[in-house]
Amino acid sequence: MTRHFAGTLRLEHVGQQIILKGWVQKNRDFGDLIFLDLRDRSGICQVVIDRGRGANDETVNAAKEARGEFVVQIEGTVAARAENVRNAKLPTGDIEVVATSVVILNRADTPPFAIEDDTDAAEELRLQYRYLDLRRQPLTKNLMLRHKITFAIRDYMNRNGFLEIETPILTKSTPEGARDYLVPSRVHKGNFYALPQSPQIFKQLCMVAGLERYFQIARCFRDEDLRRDRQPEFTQVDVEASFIDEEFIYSMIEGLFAEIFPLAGIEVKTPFPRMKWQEAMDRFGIDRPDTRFGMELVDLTSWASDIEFAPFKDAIAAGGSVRAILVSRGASFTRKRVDELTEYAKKLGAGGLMWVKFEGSEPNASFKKFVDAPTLDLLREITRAEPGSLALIVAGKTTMVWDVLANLRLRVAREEGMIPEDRFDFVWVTNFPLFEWDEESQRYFARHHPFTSPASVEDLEDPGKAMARAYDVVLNGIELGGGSIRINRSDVQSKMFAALGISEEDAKKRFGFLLEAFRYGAPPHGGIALGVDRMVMLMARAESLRDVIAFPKTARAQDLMCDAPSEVDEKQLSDLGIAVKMTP
RNA sequence: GGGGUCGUAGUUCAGUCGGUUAGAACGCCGGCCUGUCACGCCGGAGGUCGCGGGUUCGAGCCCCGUCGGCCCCGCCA
Repeated sequence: MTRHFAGTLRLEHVGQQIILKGWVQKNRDFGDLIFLDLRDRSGICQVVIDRGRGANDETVNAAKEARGEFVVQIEGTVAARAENVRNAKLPTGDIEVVATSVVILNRADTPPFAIEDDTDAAEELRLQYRYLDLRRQPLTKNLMLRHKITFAIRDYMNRNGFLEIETPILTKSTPEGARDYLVPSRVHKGNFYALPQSPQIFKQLCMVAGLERYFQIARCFRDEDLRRDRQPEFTQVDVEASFIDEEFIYSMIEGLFAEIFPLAGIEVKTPFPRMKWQEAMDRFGIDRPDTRFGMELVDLTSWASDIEFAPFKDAIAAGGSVRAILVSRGASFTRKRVDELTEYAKKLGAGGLMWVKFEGSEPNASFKKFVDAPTLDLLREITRAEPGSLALIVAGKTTMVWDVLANLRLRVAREEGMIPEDRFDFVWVTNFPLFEWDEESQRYFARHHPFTSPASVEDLEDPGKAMARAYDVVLNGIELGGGSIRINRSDVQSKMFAALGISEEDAKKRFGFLLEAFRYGAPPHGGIALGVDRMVMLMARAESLRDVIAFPKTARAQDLMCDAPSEVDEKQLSDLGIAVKMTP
């Protein structure tokens, strides 16, 4: 007799003598006839314990005693169920196991919440008893899918000549970017390691080392506040290759996605469409466009330039723009609805939200006192507005206008049910600006990271116009990953640091070893990093990253199960030369 | 750091205008039951109303504070 998995039994197994091991999902006791639903990670199967069919006293008594979550071993024969007692709701519903023996391997307390597919237990409780939550099929399935994906990634990368190389977890703090998690050094008191935000520098050094093609399914750490799609530790497929260009990365990643998405029943069409950053911003107002639906942005700046209306005039005079989205059937939005959208726009930084309703013979506008009928007609032509549609217009600094309209577009589309849920639209976003101006600190930041190659070295002379050899892969408006062709010359890298306002001395202190490495024959190279958690979340159609991570953290970065972080012994602190200063 | 929301049996929730002994369903415990799969029937146990303080003759309910879950903003290349 061999052990089978409960959820895999089908009519083809009928007649086989088998062993099942697992947990009792449910006990339905009719006295001398007992049904046990037995669950293991594969699913559920009904077991019948019947005195008339070979169950002795011992077996019946064990079956009676076996309550929810008891661990049991069943021996029996797979039998077809009679037509009238088949259960169409279960994959195993055509058969059942007629038990000859039931042995209780371990007893269980009543769990704090029912182990059911559709649980309504509070997430706090589920996180505290995560090992019970993971017994639920939806979570088990997500983890199984995650395994299949990472397994397929390794297989694919291997077949394409990539070496999986581990890089340090205890590494060096790099002040750019996110807040680091720090680990105190006992040997060097007062000094700290940092957990990697990504293995960026190490993978580049692997290229200098001549390893040619590197990948790693790498854990990354960022000490920033959490969101539904952000955990403090997360996993990336980190990739780097030498003597390659953008096209190599595009086809590599397209090939990878074409293998892994079908694991979740999602077909992938390659090659992916490509969109320059400028086009993405102009059409969608965002560098990770959701291309599953229309309602694209329209530039109304030249139309608005003739209108004597302060919000438009001021925006244009200040070098900003006037842009809009056109909501079909939006003319019927109530006053309240438009007010809500206006409130939302203001919260995102807009001065206000102007609107034009195209209905009846004459369009109606929130600013109609400042505009005549022919001008509104012209707007109708420019936007190609159908009767019944609504233009939502934002004026001001262009970056704000993009941001507000991009968010409005998503919100309205979601509320109006315009987003086809079964579509998976991939797009490469390319030709990013190299730098981003930061108002607060009045300096340029590297948009991607400071190792990204400029489109040309001359670009560095004018940081405001410099373009990057960077690319993002976007799925349904979610950034799955991004990367770039890197700088491989120490002189260019030094110029890059200079453009970022990082002094030579500072650069040497932080990245001196990288600059030095580049002097010893660094090959041209580039790579990409993909967010594994987000990818699995999308493929599993899960709501939260927590649903695809075995032991996730709460919104306040705690592990409720093991109660981390926690205080440590005074001895541990003194070994590290650390005193904790509590702020009152 | 800020905003919103939730917190009452093991679980999910109800709880009126501040008023007697805080209820229901599921689960749990005991009993009966040979075709159930949300089994059914009979009986039973089970409460620090998140925590602390205040107002009041009286607080699950009102006020202040605090802790925790979730969502959002800031933050996160």
